[in-house]
Amino acid sequence: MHDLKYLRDNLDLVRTSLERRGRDVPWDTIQKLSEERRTLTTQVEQLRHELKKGSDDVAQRRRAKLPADEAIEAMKQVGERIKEIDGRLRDTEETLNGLALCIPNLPHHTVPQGTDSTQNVEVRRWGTIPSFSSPPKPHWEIGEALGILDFDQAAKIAGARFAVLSGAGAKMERALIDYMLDLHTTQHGYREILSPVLVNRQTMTGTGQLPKFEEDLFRLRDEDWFLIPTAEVPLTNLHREEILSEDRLPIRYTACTPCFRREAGSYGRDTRGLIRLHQFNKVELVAFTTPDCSYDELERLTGHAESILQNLNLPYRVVTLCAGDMGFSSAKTYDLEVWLPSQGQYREISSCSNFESFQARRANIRYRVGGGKKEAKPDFVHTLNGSGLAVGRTLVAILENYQQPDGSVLIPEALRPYMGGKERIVKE
RNA sequence: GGAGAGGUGGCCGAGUGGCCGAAGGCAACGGUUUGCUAAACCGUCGUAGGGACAAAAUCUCUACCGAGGGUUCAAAUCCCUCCCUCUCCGCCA
Repeated sequence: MHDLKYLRDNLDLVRTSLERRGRDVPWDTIQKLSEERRTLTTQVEQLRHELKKGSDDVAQRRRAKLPADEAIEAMKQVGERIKEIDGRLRDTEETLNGLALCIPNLPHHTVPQGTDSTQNVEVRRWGTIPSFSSPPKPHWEIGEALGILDFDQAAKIAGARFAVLSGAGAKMERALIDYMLDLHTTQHGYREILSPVLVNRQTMTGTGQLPKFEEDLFRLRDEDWFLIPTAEVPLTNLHREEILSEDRLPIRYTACTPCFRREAGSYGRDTRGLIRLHQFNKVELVAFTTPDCSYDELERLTGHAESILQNLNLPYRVVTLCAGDMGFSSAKTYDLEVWLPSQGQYREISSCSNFESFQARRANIRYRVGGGKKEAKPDFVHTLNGSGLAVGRTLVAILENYQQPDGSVLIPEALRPYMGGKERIVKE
């Protein structure tokens, strides 16, 4: 959500900024509606003023035992006019609001130009790509051979794009979750949260999933509840409609939740394995900061996500998404891409974004500038989030990068304490 | 699911049709007093959207008493719907 006043005053800048994202925005309609709203508002307020005065007059006359019929009659008519103009005002606002909610965030000036993922810019690489004597196997083959992954069973009980993990597979998923949460809470200063994974419409609007992307979400049939596509949604909305005191900032939360995605429009992509599922676990990092710190925080948060990959010794690279490839709400996004030997390429495992005040406006999350001083005015916080990490894809990366010629998989050292000291997964 | 009680400013809490953006208290902030701390006293003390002013200070208008409708010249107050919280009963992990 943008500040409509800001849009109006900086129309050219905004327009060129959004062109970088390749999105069409109905500027003329918006401009026309804003003007309409303004005139209608003024009119309604003037009439209300009149009504108020008139009503006071009636009250005074009553007290003085004077007749008031004339004033009452006049006010009746004012009331009618208010009703009529207010109705038009409401329609205007509703339309305008709907349009405004569908305008994406403006890309930060450091975001590279581009229309799709081929124009993302690599920032750095880390780790050594492992070499294999024979062609590395995809994780689903490894997992099925070890008896720890079963997609047939998943299809039977749920459908396509689900997975069943068992034995050491299930255990490793849980170990990864514990390991990630422990690291973020003890080393990186995040507070662990366990939240609902069903949320209401307002919450989904706060972070930007609604109204534009409803078809990506699972929704309950009998209640207006949605399954979260990421913990970003509940975590960011924890402070919806709040004014935080500045000394509480930055606030950092982490949570592991299941994430649910319709994956509409991704037919035929990543149909095998754990890469793209309707349900997966993800450890999420969310931060609330003052506007002047948010880009430092983005670097820090990205680093926190990277540290997991480093500790697990998984090779990865960091890319800056170009303007055309960024998510709707983001002002700047780094993707972390882990090396997948079977595909011979880097694949997204984390996405770290600064939303600046975009979500904060939608969700009305503010902070009090300058503590409790009289001149202190509330201002919107900046919100950020990043995966730290997508657990299923981490499991994929481990299976593939740590696979052995005999079909077993070594367990990364950092994870062994979480797996009862075990060093290797062998066929069960 | 059944029965009942509630939702008022940062918090507590008064207010059952007009003079209520809302008493009183607490907290917070500024000040006076004080050797220091405390106390006492005085003052300030919500958010948002318009307008006036070149702009700031300031002034002014409008909206907001859980949300949305309705009645009325006039609604925190009356009516309806919904949401949420609490208590009791039932059911349940």
